[in-house]
Amino acid sequence: MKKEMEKVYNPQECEDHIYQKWENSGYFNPDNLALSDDAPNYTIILPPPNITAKLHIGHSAMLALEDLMIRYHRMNGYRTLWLPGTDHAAIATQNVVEKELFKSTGKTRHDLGKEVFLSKVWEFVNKTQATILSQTKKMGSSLDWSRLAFTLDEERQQAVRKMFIDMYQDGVIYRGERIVNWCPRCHSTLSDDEVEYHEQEAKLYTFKYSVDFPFAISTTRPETKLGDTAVAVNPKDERYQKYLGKEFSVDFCGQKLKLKIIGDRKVEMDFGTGALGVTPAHSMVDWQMAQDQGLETVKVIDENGKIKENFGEYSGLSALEARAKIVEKLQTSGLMIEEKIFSNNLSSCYRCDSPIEPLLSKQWFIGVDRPVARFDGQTLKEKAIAAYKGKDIEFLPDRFGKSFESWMSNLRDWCISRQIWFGHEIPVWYRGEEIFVGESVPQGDGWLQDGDTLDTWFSSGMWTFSTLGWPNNFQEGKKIGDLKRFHPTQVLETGYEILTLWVSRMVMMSLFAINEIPFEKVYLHGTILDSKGKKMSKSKGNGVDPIDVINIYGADALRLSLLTGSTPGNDSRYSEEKVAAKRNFINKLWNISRFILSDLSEETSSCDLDSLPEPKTLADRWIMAELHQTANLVREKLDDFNFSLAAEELSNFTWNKLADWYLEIAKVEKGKEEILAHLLKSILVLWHPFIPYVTEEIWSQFNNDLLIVKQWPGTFGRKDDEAVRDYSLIQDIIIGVRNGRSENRVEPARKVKALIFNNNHSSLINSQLEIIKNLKTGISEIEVAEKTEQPKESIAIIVGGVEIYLLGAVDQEKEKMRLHKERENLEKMISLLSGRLANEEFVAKAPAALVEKEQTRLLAMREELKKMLNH
RNA sequence: GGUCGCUUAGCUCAGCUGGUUAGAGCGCUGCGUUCACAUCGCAGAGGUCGGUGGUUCGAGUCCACUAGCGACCACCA
Repeated sequence: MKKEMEKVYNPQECEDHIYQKWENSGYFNPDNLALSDDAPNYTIILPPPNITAKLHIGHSAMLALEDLMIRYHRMNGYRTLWLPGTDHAAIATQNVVEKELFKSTGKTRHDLGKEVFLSKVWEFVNKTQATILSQTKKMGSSLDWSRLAFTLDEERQQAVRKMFIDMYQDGVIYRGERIVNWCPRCHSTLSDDEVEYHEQEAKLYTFKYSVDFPFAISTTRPETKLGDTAVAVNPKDERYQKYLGKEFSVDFCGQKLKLKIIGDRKVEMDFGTGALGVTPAHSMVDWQMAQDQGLETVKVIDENGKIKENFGEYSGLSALEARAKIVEKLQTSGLMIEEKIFSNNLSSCYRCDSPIEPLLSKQWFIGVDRPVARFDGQTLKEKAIAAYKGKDIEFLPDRFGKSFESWMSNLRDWCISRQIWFGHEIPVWYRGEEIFVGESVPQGDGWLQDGDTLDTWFSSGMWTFSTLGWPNNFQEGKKIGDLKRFHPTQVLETGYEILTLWVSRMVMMSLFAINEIPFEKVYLHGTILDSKGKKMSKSKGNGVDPIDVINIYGADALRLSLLTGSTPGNDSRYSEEKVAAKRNFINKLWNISRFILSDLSEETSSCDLDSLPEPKTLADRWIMAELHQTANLVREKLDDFNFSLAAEELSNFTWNKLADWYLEIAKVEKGKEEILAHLLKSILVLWHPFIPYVTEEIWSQFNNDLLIVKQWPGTFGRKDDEAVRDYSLIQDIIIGVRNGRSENRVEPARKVKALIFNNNHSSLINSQLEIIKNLKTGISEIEVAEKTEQPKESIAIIVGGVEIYLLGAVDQEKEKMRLHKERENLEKMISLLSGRLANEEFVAKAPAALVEKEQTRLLAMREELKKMLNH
């Protein structure tokens, strides 16, 4: 059948309808795969993108990687599930909507009220979610859309409530007054890792509290000194040892303070005066000291960043105003000793960049150091660390295991309540002093639900099992349904920057909920940087929209460019040139197929991949051996998560061996239809996980079934070491033939000699000789021989019904040059090898196999050199 | 301050547990190409693997020190 294919592959025309075809087939859903019950599972849960913005090129890399793993396993008989979803990203989303609202109407969320504001947020969520899903599909992602989840949908809300209640009942979740990171702008607490630090200039004030206080202290925030209850010095500091344990009552700018002198090793002697005022309510470190020493805590600043009641003239002022006033007083009363500028790390909100106010506040916490009954008294922290140490989680690259462990062991109690509107409601109700924790509002009047929401990571931490039907699929301590079939998942693939933020939390949450580590392997990809090696960001404007790239080069080209040249855990640069290069490759693959399909018969094209065609000539044996070798390498590399190398091997075969040599041979040597069909099918199957669209499109040219579920055969090609070694001979002949078609400008090492068998067709032979001459085939010598076997080192072409065998023939000049160069190389190697083998220590200590190998190599080289010299 | 990573061809990067003559893509140079593909082909130039020292029969690979760049975590009042 003659196939009509376009000269150039056009992804824009194919991709959407192919995706449709896949979706309609139902094969994204593992329930629709034809599998026996004992088929192994392969599950990846997609890290849910934030619905705050559309996808960027980093997401594309993630999708390409995961789809590669998923498709590879689906084509290898696994019950393969890739489950999609999006993340509500509580604070981030609320902020985006707030900003937009303010920009367009000048209103704040408080102007609208909770209900109206939340409806605006949901409007936004629905819009961006649609964008994200369509972008995800554009990448060719074979996600099971029937299981689509959202971290804040009804099912996930149910799961979150259940989790909260369980953890509360087990004493893991508690409510407590602790110092928290407070953003006065967002009006919310932030977890430790939502705080960012920016270096900036700050003023360090050195002063005495009062005239009768014996020494000076230093601070950048004089206004918080209103809440000081102690002064800390290093216990080793001789200057202050005599004061340790003493108490002073001072009048600090009009406020009475009681100060105890305490010793703490964290105080650095050479910073400032070596003494610091302890403000337990407004500094993390100070709070810790106060806990250790049993100090009183005095709150100075409120949730709006203003000075609280009972601070006289300061009350009601903002922190900055109060600071100015205190500084002025210190100056005029002569207590100020020094004001100097120094560089300081200011903590700020990662969303709105406002300075963080550490505050004492009543919040909900997950106690990571509390003994958990269901863990036989182990704490969450200990349990998670034990899982890592017991090698139940493997990290790739493994160095990230160390980060995980050290982060885990330094983890402090996790504050999970947030004072924002958009997010999971806390399933707690209050009535006066009464507290009720449960699924829904309790009986009776006057109950008020906690107005806070949960940290977004609380629900993302549950992602692997909440998406698989927990808690409904967890009955009496046993998994059922999807949870049983697909949990734990095989791979978690995500960026390393999110390792602590997300991965560690998933481990803790999953251990608590179902006593299972949520994934066997954590594959961490690097960050995609711009072409100059800088992080892509909205503010820098150096981001790349994957859709723009896809529209020009196609999704396959983008995928392949992201999959190659990158290694796990390492950042890589994005460049359009690379995508273009991959587009060229895809077009090459298209044209390889076009060439092969152009004269393939119906029955040949339908032959089965499992039955290998019989090679007839040298070239056939060679290409089948190369295919065998390549396919094995590809499998090995893919199983090893070595995706880039797998693609490299495969393109080397496809382009440099199949296209450049074997297809050239096929132009002159006929009768290769069966092998060509087999080769084409093989590379389509092998390439499919990398570049699904183009392979599926080509496949559809000669098959009715879908490539997406085509099972990989046990073996591709056939093993034949001899044939692989004869590669250079084929090259020589082909260069000769190919150049013969032009004015012969690139010369092969050998010229080509034609051999015609005199098989009682002498009349034909004469015309045949004419034809060859007219063809200008670069054939330098023609010989007519009696009929015998086809020479082993030949390629057969058929002209005018008579077979002509092409052999490499020697061109004196060229051959001399080549031999000379080759001899030099050989001599160099021989001297190197014999030197090495003469070394007794090498022979004694190197592995025997290596020594033997080198010896045989040396012998072979000497033999070759001898032959060469004889000529 | 702590932890970790990177430094290999003009550019972007591979190089697995130390073992043939260190690789690829792009770029560059020369030659070629109506007959699958100019989104093409062939050939070639180009590297003392950041530096110093060590371990070893053998080091791009392991160790120590050192220089430059980068990331993450913590954080000083």
